[in-house]
Amino acid sequence: MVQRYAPIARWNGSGDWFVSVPAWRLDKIIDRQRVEGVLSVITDELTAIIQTAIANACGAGEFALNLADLTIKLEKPANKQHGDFSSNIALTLKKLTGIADSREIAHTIVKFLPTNSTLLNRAEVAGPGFLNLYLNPDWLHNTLTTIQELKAGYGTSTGREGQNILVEFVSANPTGPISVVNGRAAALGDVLCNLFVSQGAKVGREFYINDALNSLQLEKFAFSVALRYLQELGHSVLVPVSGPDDNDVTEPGTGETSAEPTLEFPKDGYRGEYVRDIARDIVIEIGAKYAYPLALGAEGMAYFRAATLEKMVATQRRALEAFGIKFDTWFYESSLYESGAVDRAIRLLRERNMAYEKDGALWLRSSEFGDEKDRVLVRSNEKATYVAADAAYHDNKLTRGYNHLIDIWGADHHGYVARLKAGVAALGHDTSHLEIVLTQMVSLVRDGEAVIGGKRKGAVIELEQDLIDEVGRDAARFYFLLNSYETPATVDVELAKKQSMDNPVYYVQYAHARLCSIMQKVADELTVMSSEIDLSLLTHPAELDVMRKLADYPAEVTVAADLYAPHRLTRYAMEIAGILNVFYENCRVISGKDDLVSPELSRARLELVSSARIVIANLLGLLGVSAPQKM
RNA sequence: GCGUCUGUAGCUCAGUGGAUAGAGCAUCAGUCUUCGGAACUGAGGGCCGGGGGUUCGAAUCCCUCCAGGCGCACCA
Repeated sequence: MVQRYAPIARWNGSGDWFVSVPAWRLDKIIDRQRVEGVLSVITDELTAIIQTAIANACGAGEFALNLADLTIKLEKPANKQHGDFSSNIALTLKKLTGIADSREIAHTIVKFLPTNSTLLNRAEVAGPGFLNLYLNPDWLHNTLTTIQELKAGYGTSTGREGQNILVEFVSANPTGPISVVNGRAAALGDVLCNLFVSQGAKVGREFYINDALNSLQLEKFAFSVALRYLQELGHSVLVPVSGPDDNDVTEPGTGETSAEPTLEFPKDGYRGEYVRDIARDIVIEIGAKYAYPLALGAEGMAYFRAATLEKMVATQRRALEAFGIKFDTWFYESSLYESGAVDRAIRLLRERNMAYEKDGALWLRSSEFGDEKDRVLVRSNEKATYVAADAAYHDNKLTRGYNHLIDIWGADHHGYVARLKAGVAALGHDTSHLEIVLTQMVSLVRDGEAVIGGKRKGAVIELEQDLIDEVGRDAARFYFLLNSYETPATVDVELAKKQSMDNPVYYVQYAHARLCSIMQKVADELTVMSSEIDLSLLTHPAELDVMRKLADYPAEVTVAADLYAPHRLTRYAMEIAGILNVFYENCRVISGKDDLVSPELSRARLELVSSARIVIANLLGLLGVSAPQKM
């Protein structure tokens, strides 16, 4: 069985449920015509024109083929000298018609193309038999009219109406702050949600908090905080130091009293500076209420456990909000235990004969659902594993009315995909609407050296403090959205800070601000400008380039949503900004004292400026990046 | 070892089987400044990791090898 979690482009066509591309998404890919905006109308019409020409050629006896087999694909040539659109239809007809020379086929099709089309200006045969189609330029002018009509709606679609998607992302353990490493999934998840909404879907953003009582990590974390708390109260702490000699170091207490005895910090304790911050917070709140040894007793630990969790989650939430992300739900794993959902799921799995006892544990028959082997649901110490909790969790998601679930995980969780799906399937759910998106790893580098260790050793590079506070939200988001999530990334925060002014986000924002500036000037000053708009005056190559790019926008958004590829939008953003700068250099909008521009042309260009501004604003909106009027 | 992802310009990376493989940064050379110079123009730089195969056509699909990341628990 082939297991693939790669995106749509890699779909292998086998149709089994390990393929992470559900059927409805595939439909979207094939059915590009549903993209709203001018472009879809154009491609529909061009396709029809070619289809008719081929049908007529058949009627005239030129070709003998079954028209039902015909699929006409249009593409936008990379080189604009190859026309506004091109088709490879003649090349694909080689076999079907039995005609060896595809140029000959292409010429025949051209012969049967209508000569009276208001859309199609001319067609040429090029290369090995490409059909290059050149359109009358007014289709581009219609693009501006459409943008002015739709405004913020330009680039939206109804293609995903009826979909109710839950996207769970980041879900960092509550034992540390949101790290720069989480930034990629955070930006990806947030923008994907924006994209789905733009396509008509309903979307929920969810953060899952791993706070289960039977997990040891929270105990250790709370214990670490308790020790730091006692240190604040005056106790010395013996802290392990990883180094060549591996000696422990005694850190003196920081409080007024120098109390005994010296406390021992566990080797696998959490040593980050943020742990002290939490401890100091707690000292401020409760003072010495849990002085030694109360802090380490049952009641004290229960307090520290709850207080640390609350503070850590609040810190995470604040960091994500600083990044521009607001989650609809913060889902506590513990709630699944409290509500009995985990027990219920385990009982159900037993009843359905999806689980069996062995070696004192309860096992899930996950191998029957494509997993490599069976997995433990309930350990021999009677505690449930996360497999049980996750199955119950995803069952819960489905009961909340979502018809599509997306989990964004790091690639290091790759091995868990099969067992989660097995768990959900064993509960009787159709897993074709459960999709796991795996982002490739983000590794951290500081001044060229790899940062290793992570939370336990305290080497966390924080998303908020170390990146957002330094370079700003816009640059930070754009940075993470520049590349595909499938590419492993290296983040050097020091380098990112040094180069922050080179961030392409400023290039895009600058283009937007410039357009605003022109519009503002027109509004402020008495400029000579026609009241009538004649868009056909826009014929300069730079103007045509801008309009072509604007026409692409709705399809670009849909593709970005379908392929889960926000980086297409950042790339598009840089391209449109570049094209606009060329326009700006070459085409003066406001007529100056020298009368370089006629009032009519001036008015038409203003329409172009206004439309481009709308598209950039819509685009930056999807990316969660601000579109400033001034910089 | 098994699984999976990645390998494209000096660096970071785009590239939905199509035409001469692109962008940003960096480097070098220009523009000279009437609507915002955070700009524009140009140049250099590539056996698309190697080798087979499928196809009219392959960076893209298949096989294989090489290199790197990640995973392979009664941890989450």
